[in-house]
Amino acid sequence: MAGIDDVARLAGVSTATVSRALSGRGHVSPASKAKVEEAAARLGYVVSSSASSLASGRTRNVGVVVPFLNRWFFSSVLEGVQQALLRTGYDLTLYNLAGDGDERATVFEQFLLRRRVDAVIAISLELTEAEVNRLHELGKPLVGVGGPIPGVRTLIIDDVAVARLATEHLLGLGHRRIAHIGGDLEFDLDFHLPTNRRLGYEAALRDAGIEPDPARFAPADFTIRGGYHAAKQLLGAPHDRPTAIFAASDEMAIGSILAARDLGMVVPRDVSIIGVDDHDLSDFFGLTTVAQFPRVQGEQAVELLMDELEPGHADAEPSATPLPFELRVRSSTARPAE
Amino acid sequence: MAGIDDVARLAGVSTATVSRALSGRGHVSPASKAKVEEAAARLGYVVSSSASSLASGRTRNVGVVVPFLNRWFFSSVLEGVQQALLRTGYDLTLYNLAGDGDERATVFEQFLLRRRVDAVIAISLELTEAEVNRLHELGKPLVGVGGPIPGVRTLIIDDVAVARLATEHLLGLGHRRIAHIGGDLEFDLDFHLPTNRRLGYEAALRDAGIEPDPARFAPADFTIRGGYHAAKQLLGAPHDRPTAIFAASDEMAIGSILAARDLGMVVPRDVSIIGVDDHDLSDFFGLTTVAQFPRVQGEQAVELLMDELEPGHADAEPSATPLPFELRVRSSTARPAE
DNA sequence: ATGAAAGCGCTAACAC
DNA sequence: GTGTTAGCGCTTTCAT
Repeated sequence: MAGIDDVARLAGVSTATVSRALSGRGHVSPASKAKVEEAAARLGYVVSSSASSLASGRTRNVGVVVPFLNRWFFSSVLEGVQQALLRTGYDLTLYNLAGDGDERATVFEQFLLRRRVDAVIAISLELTEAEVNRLHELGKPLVGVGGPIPGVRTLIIDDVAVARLATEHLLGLGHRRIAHIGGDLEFDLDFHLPTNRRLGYEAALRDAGIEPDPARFAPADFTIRGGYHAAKQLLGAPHDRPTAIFAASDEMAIGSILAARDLGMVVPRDVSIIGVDDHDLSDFFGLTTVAQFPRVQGEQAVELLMDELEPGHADAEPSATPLPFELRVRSSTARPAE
Repeated sequence: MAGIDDVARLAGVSTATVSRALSGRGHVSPASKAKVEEAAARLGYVVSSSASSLASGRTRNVGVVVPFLNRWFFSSVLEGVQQALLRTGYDLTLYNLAGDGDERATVFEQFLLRRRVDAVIAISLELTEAEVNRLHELGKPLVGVGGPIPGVRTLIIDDVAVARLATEHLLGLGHRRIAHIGGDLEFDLDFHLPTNRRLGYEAALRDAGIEPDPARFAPADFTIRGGYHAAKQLLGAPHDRPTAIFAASDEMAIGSILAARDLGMVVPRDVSIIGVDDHDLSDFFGLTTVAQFPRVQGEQAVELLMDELEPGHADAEPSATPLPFELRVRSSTARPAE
């Protein structure tokens, strides 16, 4: 295993020059730079990350904390993060907080603090002030995606606006009896997102002169199955059955489509359905949705981080960068039947 | 930021004792161990992983290489790996080989070799001999899950037997015209798994005295949409329409169920459908399937690794540990109609 | 632009 | 069982 001295010897320069040439920090003449690079290639030299980290205090590694791995949204964000990081030459250490609270404490107290990472990206996670502070004390930049984290740079989607857009699409088509499938309480605890979507939905309704009816709301757990059961409930109403459903996620919307079919209804003739996400499956189901772009969100989080990590260090103020979203009309929504 | 000396001073012992007490390597009297632990806790001391790695040569970090992140199977294995690793006190550095070949080369030449990881877990990836050798030279243990990697400890599922079991379930119910949806060529290149499943399907058929009919095979890409289109093809046959479909994955099987419905068929009355995986959604769709247990597979991979990483180091020989699978009969299969 | 050398914060012989 | 100490392989002043 070739070391930096081997490279230095072969290139006929000092180890300091090798270090500078390879890391890009400090000035090196083009000539020696070339020599060093050739020598390194010849020897198959790669820096030892531990030695480099120990000496420099930088690890070129970022910790990514996610609440779930096997949900479309999270794995997509993760994919974006991973790719952006790889391009930047950073490694990604993954922490899945799926388990109990114990696990969470371990991750924070033992893992993140081992000085193994330069920074942390938290995906759809609401960190406690204590957790944020701990990271701050250590001088580790933190950026959040999705979850609102006080005092931290965050990428957030305007869930109220998203919900409003979806609801207005339905209103625009002429629907008046619009039901909503949102998150259940448990979900809301961590993400607040369902509440915001419900708020947007209600606001749009009121603006159209419609008073939201609690009977037209059903909670679910963001899965297809959950959406299915919620939709059956909603669509089974004997009087004034809703002519449209706005589900707070595409998976729940897909569940709703299946529920409608099982009830013998035809979408969108008998009921219009709209979701949020633009999930992999949405196109297949012809689902109209408000698309968000999780991969891009992951990439943006990395960019934000690099601003803080790399030289210029604008001492990034806490801020909330809004994320784009977009209505994608497919075949699950239409004017209500007369 | 407290260092090991601070702890040593506070505990009234040497740094060596602190190191021993905290790492569990070497003997320390219970008394000093207690003192050290208390001091460490008081100071909020956590070892610097880079210093520790540099001095010891161990990183307590394993690299995990996956081809996809947003597919149920992979994210489930990953979840198992992550959890097992966390319990063992190891970190997990994630490499997603989603992109082009370039990315793959970078990961191998730059990242894995930076001596950042003690070992590598490859999920459903067929590594080249060169890649395996590179890792071997560096003395990094490697275990594979799913993909057959020559000369490496691997956890593999007996795909031939899985397919045979699924097909025999159908045969046992009395089906004779059984179609198969398998992987397309592109998929096969990397995983070989579709071929094996097709082999098992054909073997079961032959054992029952039925000659496999190429017209009853349709390739797809392991997605719901792919399964949907393949099933439509199969079920649209004007003569001798199959009475059952064995799909090589649950997602394709679910696509088949949807296709059957769209053709006005009732499952299982008009056609029986069986898959492989026991995907999250399978229970919801009442899909009969041959379950495999990806989370457990991930955990097992970690166990295998620890055998090599921890003291006893039995110099683990290449071997292929078989993975369990199990028939789960639900409501998508039944006797064929007369 | 380059080199010499002093660490970075631990671990592991080795000596007691 | 515990302390002393020499590195681990780099990066980064500080000179030049």
